[in-house]
Amino acid sequence: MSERYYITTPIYYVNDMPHIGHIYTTVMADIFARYKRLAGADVRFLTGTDEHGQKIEKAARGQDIEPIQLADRVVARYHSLWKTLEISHDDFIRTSEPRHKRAVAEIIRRITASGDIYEGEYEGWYLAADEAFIPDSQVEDGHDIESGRAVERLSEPSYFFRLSAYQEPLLRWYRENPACIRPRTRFNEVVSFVESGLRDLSISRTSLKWGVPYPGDEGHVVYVWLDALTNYISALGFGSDDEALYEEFWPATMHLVGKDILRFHCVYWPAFLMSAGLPLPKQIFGHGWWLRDEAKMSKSIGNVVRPDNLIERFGADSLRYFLAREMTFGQDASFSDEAFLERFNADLANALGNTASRTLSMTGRYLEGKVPPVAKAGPVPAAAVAAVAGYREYMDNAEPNRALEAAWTLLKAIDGNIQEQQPWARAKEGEEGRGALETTLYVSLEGLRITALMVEPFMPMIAGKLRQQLGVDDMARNLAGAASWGGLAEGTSIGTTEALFPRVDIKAYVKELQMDTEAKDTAQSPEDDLITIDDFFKTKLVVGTIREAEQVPKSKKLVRLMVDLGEPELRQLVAGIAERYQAADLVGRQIVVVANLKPAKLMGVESQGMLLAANLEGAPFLLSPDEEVPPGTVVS
RNA sequence: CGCGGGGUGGAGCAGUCCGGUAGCUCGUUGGGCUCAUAACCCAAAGGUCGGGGGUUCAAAUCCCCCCCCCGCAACCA
Repeated sequence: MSERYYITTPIYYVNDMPHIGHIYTTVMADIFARYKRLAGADVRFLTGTDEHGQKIEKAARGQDIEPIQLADRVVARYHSLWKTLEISHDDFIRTSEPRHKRAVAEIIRRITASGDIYEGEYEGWYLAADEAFIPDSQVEDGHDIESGRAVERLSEPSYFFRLSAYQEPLLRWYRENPACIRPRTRFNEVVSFVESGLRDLSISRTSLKWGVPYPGDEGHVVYVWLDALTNYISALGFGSDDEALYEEFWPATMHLVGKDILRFHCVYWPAFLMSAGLPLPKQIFGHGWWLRDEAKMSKSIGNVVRPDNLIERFGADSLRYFLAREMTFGQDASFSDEAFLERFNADLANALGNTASRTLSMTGRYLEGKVPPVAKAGPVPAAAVAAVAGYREYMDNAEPNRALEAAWTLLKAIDGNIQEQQPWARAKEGEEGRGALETTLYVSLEGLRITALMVEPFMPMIAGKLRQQLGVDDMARNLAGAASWGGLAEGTSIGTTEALFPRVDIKAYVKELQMDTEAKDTAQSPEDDLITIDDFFKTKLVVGTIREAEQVPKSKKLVRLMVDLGEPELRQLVAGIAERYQAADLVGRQIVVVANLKPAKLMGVESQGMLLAANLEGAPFLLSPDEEVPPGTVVS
């Protein structure tokens, strides 16, 4: 019986349009799914959307539509994006579907039966934006310290899950299954979190309507995490009349998640499952994040390139390759266009594309486009065996970047062997060089066939093109059989040759981007951008003299200023200029102030206006009259 | 002590969990080749592995202390 492999992505919240983070998780899951299929496993790959909660309810109300309509809209975006990115999911679960609600009801029934649910009253600081109650220590002045957003004091009847009872069982599970959370650092994080103690978890809300009705108490709606996490089994038909898929695929082989939601998957989810008497997932993998280096991007290339541009210009496969190759799986990496273009040229155009191109072109020129007799000489066959072995080992161990490295060693071997054997010189020797010529080209072609197989999970479209060029389009694809040497049969006609990845002239490309940007800029500033003088006078500008200045405690660039605007009272301003100005040097200076600006709080300090400064790449240069004038003098 | 990531040849990174000749890509220099997408092959230069202390026969890797950088958030009013 073949190996069962069930891989999932998180379900994505429909409040958000898809971004690089969603793309990354889903592409990586797809790569593993495709790999496992190629390796002969019985694979199921699930992704989907999380559609409930207060945020959605609010957003929908704001747009004057039903929550489900909002969800439908975003779901459509996901479907088209996944199609573009060649995502091969077997199912797409939406938490608004009846099959999901049924499963949630069933898991709650089981958890209730095991005595882990009790009624209580929940009171706490609730952050609507995150749909979460946050600890008191996180709240200051009615705001969430971390995000600065307002929290509300909520108290409502709620059902509670006895999470505290699962501290020991969870710790035992971690101990006995050290591979259940990866990478290792994340495992340690989770363990120490659980060791520090677990509190019972509120799993229902009465304060919102858009959710799964709580079974047996329609006034409640199931709280987000119990609802969302259950998707992994509801998509398998858990709780329905037909649990065949559930029986076959649960427990999941791998939940792939971003490190930000690791805790929910490693603590809540296993605890829910334990309580419900269901098997636990085999592995939860918390991958890293893509960071963006804006400053760097804009310097050399201009920050116009986005994933969609890259897909449009270079194809989804190139992006998939980049995502898998550039990031050490599990760690963070930065996403930059330079890195993308470099990989595109070096790995794809030069290594993969050019090796295919030279091999196929010689086969066409010297051998009339026919595959020569099977040969197994020189370093290439051994390199292929080693590459495939390394590739499989790394893929099985969730190290896709290394798997690609391993695959690329085969290309290197093919190139080196061609250089060594000089088939073009053999061709000139006529019959005498024929044997060596054929051998070299055979091992190169066969090496490419094997490469195409390894590349397949990462770049399905390109792998298909390469197979077609090699004339093996119809050959069955599986790693075990097809990767063995000699699969490419003598006499096979190679297909049409065409560059797989046309090399990019980076300099020309940069120039093109800059022209695009300029074109956009000029197109955007016709007369309708002009304002009238009345518009201008809405802003009341006056000269002020700084009387006091001090750095706002704990802040990096904020200075608190007391400014004389010729009014009875001094005005308190907060300005982000501390990186260039010492507070003490500011006293006595004259500045230009926007006097009629709505006050705002910055790090808890009220600012009753705004000072003007020239902004040179973020560095402020204060504006002053060139001779002293009385405070309050109008600027016009 | 806000959360998180990091400091390894010119650039970007791997290696750190499980100590043992420091590896990859790009770039640079010299040479080679001409089938191929200015590609490919060979060779070379270039590293006190942020600093200090400790453990050890042996530390980039383990322990302690310190310094610095970046992302998010806070603070662009």
